[in-house]
Amino acid sequence: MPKKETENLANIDLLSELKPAELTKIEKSASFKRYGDHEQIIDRKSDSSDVFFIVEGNIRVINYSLSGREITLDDLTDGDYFGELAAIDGRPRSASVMALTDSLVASLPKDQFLGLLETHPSIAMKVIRRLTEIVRTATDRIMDLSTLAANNRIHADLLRLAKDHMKGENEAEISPIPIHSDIASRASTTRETVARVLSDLARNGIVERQKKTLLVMDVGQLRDMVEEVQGE
Amino acid sequence: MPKKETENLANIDLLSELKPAELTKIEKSASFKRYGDHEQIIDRKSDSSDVFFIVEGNIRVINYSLSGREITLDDLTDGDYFGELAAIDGRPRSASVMALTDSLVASLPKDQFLGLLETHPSIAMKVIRRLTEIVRTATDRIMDLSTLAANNRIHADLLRLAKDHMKGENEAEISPIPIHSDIASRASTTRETVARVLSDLARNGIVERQKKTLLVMDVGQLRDMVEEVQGE
DNA sequence: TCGCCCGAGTGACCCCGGTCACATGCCCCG
DNA sequence: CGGGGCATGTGACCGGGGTCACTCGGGCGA
Repeated sequence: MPKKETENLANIDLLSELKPAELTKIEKSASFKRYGDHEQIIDRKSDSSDVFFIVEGNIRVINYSLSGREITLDDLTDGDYFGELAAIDGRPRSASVMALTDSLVASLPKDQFLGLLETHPSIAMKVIRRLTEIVRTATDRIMDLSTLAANNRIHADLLRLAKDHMKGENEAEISPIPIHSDIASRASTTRETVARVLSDLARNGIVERQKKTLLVMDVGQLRDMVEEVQGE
Repeated sequence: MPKKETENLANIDLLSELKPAELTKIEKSASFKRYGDHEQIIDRKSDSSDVFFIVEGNIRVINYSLSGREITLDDLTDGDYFGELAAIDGRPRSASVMALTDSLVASLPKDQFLGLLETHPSIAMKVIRRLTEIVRTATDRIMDLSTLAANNRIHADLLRLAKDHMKGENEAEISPIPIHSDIASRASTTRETVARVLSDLARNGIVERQKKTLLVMDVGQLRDMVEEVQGE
């Protein structure tokens, strides 16, 4: 079976309502490329301006401080796209992007992308909604960073994870356990602090560490902890 | 001269390319309202969904932590608009908005706004560009909050102010001096810390306090201070 | 004009959490 | 099966900056 088989954009949400003929045209002007584990796809400040579609794989949007601290901005998967910002405003890349797993990614030149926006109002509207969502999560994050202490940010992050893995009324089963430095990178704190907070939570019976999964025994109390300390 | 005189949307950037007839139609479905000093225009979490156009005045987008801490997200003036997020995705308001000065504001019902986006691709494109800009400043802010210490965030904020008020190669004249608590609210720190940082800068001859203006004597060094401590 | 109140400046205190430094555990690969 | 390397757990240290508590100064309203 030729590799070509997978090189199509049928599963990209943004493009889902294109007619088959239009889609093939886009596929022809896109270039498909595989990226390996932790391979860089976009370098911040570079002046490329293509838009990327994730055909397959997991991708992370990150930024580094000068000190090397790594800040995770977003995680994306199959069907998502990224790189719109530079394509839209022509400025340098706002963040770096790297593959988390082996990934197949298609890049579309800026002009093709802008053309799509012009000719297909529904696509433009989808982009608007996507940007809106990004703005909302970004301002939430700004609020968290401005008003929550480091350990509460970890609580908040765990709470978010728990909500995506609910199991019953008040329990969640997070699996696989994300590695501490990943949590730290999302919550803008350190690996050590994450470990300490998790130990604390375990001591208080709020979470339970298992081999491969993290059991959250009392999601409600976790929620309380986030709001409580935010309040004082 | 009837008050009506000022009640038009001719100076709103977003609507600038509407034909006169279209514009009047929009004006008819909009409701104009004056807001006084510090009066609230949008309440966070409320479920209104109108879009607002600033005909005249200055507006601030803020959020409060439970503890009452005030976080400034953005400042807007004549010709700008706000409130798109809720109109676009139908979710509750993401932030509060208040008038900074006496302001005249027009509100347009969500459906009218969405209609404009559908029928006028160029307006949709403007919204896309505006959202893109918001995303960029938001991620910058996230980076600042994640990687800079409080006093460096103040340096960064001053630097931004200075850049808007350059006077010669390496000097800036910021006038009027913003009140300390405003700077604090933008940099997510406290009034006291702002005062201390300014005293420090004055002591080192980098800024000079005058009656109504703040002289930045050495913009270059200010820039260095932002990057330097970020690096270690 | 006088007083009041808001903004500014500063000292003292002290706690959170970043940093450094290890120890332990685990898995995979040679 | 043994060793290297990554992930984790935790103690000790200490410095930045938030908080509290004042004082001072200047502009505005009665």
